[in-house]
Formats: sequence, C-alpha cells, structure tokens
Amino acid sequence: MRAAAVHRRRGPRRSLSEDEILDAAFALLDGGGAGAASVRGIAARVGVAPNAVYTYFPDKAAVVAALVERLIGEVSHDVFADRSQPWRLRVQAVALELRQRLTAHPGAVPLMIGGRLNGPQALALHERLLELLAEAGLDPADAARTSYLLVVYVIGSVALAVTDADEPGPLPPEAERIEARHRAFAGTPADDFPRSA
Amino acid sequence: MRAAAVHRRRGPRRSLSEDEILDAAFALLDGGGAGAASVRGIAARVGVAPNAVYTYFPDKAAVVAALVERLIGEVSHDVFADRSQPWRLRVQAVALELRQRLTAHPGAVPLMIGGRLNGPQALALHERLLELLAEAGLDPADAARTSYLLVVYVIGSVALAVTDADEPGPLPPEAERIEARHRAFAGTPADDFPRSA
DNA sequence: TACAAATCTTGTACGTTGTCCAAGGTCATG
DNA sequence: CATGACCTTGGACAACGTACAAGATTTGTA
Repeated sequence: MRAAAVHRRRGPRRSLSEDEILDAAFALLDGGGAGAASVRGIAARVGVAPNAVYTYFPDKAAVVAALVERLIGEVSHDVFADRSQPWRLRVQAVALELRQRLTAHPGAVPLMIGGRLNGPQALALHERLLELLAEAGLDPADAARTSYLLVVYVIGSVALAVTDADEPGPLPPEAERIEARHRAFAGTPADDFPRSA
Repeated sequence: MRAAAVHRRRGPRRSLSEDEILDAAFALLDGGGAGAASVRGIAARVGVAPNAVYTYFPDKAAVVAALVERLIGEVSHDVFADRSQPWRLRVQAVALELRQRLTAHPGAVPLMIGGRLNGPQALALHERLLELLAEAGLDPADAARTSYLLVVYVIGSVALAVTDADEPGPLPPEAERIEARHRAFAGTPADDFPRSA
C-alpha cells in the first residue's frame, strides 16, 4: 500500500537474482557433489566476486536453506488434493515424488541433513501430509509419527544411496534403484497399517 | 607365524595409539559438535603436532570411519543371541541400543552420514540383523528391506534430532525424546507386519 | 540540476580447515 | 658403532567462509 512499491530501491541495481545464485549452486551440486557448492564456486559461476553473494544471502547456511526450500517446493501439491484417489495411493505418490526430487539433485541431500527443515515449503508439505493422514482416520499423534517416519525414511534412504555412490554425478538409475522404489511402494503404507489396527 | 611378532618395529616408539586419538575425537565431538572434531583439534588434545595424526590414519575420512566403527562396535551382540526372547523384542532391543549409542555421541551422527557403513563392525551388525529377521520367517529379500528400513530410520531419526538441537552438547533427554523412543517401539516391528501378511 | 543518501560490487585480508614435504630425532638391527 | 627404518615436527599450500573499507552507481530530494 506504500508508494515504495513503484519507487525502486536506491543504489545501483543488483546484477543478479537469488534464483540465479541458486541455479548456479544446483549446477555445481549436480556436477561436483555436495562439496562443490562453495560460496567461491557459486560466485565464480555467476561471474561476481565471492563477497557479492553476501548481498543476497546473509550466510552460506541461508543459501543451502533456500536451496532446500526450492527443492521441497518443487514437490507438486496436486496429489494431495486429488480426493478421487485412495489416501494410501496419494501418500505413496507424495513419497515417490519427494524421492524423485531428491534423487534428481543428489548433492543437495547431504546439505538438507545439516539444516533443519523449517522453511515455509517444508512446513507446507508437512502440513499437507498431516491433513492427508488425518483424513485417513489417524489421530493427530499417530499422523505426526507416521509423517515423521515417512520423511525420515525417504530422506535417509536417499542420503545413504548418495553416500554409497562415490561419483558426484547423478545417481545411477539401475536395478538397485528400482528396487528402492519398490521398497518405498511397499514400505510406505505399511507403517500405519497395524497402527490403525 | 613370522619372527616379526617378537621383533618390534624399527624406529622410535609411537607416542600414541589409535584409540587415544579416537578418544580425543570423541571428547571434542561431545563437547563441541561435529565441527569440533578437526585434525588440528584432535592433535592439540593429545599433545602432538597436527601432522602426527597422519601417522596413525591416512586421512581424516579414515579417522571418522574408525570413529563410526567404534560406535557401532559398542552395540552389544548379546541381544541377538538371547533366543529365549521373541524375535520382535530382540529387534526392538537392538534398535533401541543402537539409538542409545548414537544419542550418546550426537556429534558423531552427522559424520556417519557422510561415510558409507562398510566397516567390519557395521557389516557384522547388519549380518546379525539379517540372521535374526530370517529366523523370524522373513525371506532374504524382505529381511534386507526391513533391516535397511530399520537402520535408515534409526540413523535418520537421530540425525534429525541432532540438527534440531543447535547446542553442541548432549541431546536433551526430555519428553520429546521419550516420545521418539515410543515411536521406535511402535514403528519398528510394524513394517514387516503386512509384508508377511 | 546538483547534492546526498542508500545500495551494490570489489579488493584485501584474517582465521580455519585438510594435507603435503623436507628436516631432524629415535630406536632396533647388522 | 653405524645403518636403515620409523616417528614427529615446522613450515607451507590451497581452499574455505566471512568481515571491512573503499569505489561505483542509482535514486530521492532540495
């Protein structure tokens, strides 16, 4: 409602955007593993001095937090709303999509372990999951446990898969990986089965 | 069988042992979090130059690998052998003990995520777990899945708990933590329930 | 239109990290 | 006693995250 909306900020225009920095970080992450996403590397990739990054993010932790947030934000929320599907299929779909997003950027997985998942996107996804599980008939406590187990398993599983693959490149989508998918298929809805029983 | 057993190695005696280095590393880990276990810090704590560490371990990765090995090796194997107990209780006991060992040294948990669990102690524990699950009637594939899920969940859960606690000190054994124990109790044997059904 | 204030980028620098290399000291063996 | 193997050390290097003081650039105001 302020006139500040039209008035641009004083000082020179920024030569980059936060998204460009995150893009560079993702590129480095995918090409060289988790260790390649250094502040200096990111700055070099976007063509600025290392310190320029600190104009956009106060800290390196903030950069990785934004990275994680963008990754989680890519998880489509359409599956949540599709009430024509049984809830178990929806939970499976969410878990699989999250897994897919993580395996798409393996280097980011070690980063999201060091930081807490407190961002808006992470909370939104958690909230949606809780809604979905509550809708399935679980009381809040069990829903919290189940979603926690789900997230821990998906993240942990991908994390272990990442550390097992020493090459920094993309994860090999070999048969081992397919087997992991099957595990997600079978393991995911299994947890709350006897809990409701 | 060689005479080299009596002959001591040439050169001056080592002023330390690998265990002393690991002790120092654990002390730093417990007191200052995962980041405090630097090579220089370890060396300073045992009273040698930073480079002396490389006489005992070729790499820092080897140090953390040995650290993780010792942690896993502390998990008692007695519970495995106690066949008077039902298998589910034994699995629970193992999971709880592993969890206890990890929470006893929270700083070590982030370290064990970066490295693969390939050491002898880790493999032995895995082997024992597989035996136990096979004895419970699971075919090898399901046993592998279940033990994988179990390990992933325990480690991932503690890892998330560690990152949520920003203070480097020991984890607060508050009610939240007790709730996590309950989760392990209820979640662990639940996974293979519908798998056998 | 000129000045002032706010903002971005950069150069430089500090402290810390893991790790290598050459030197010197110490011990068992010939 | 001397030789050869082994340990430790001092010093150094590259890379990391990050702080500080400039210079440059754009905007709001007089």
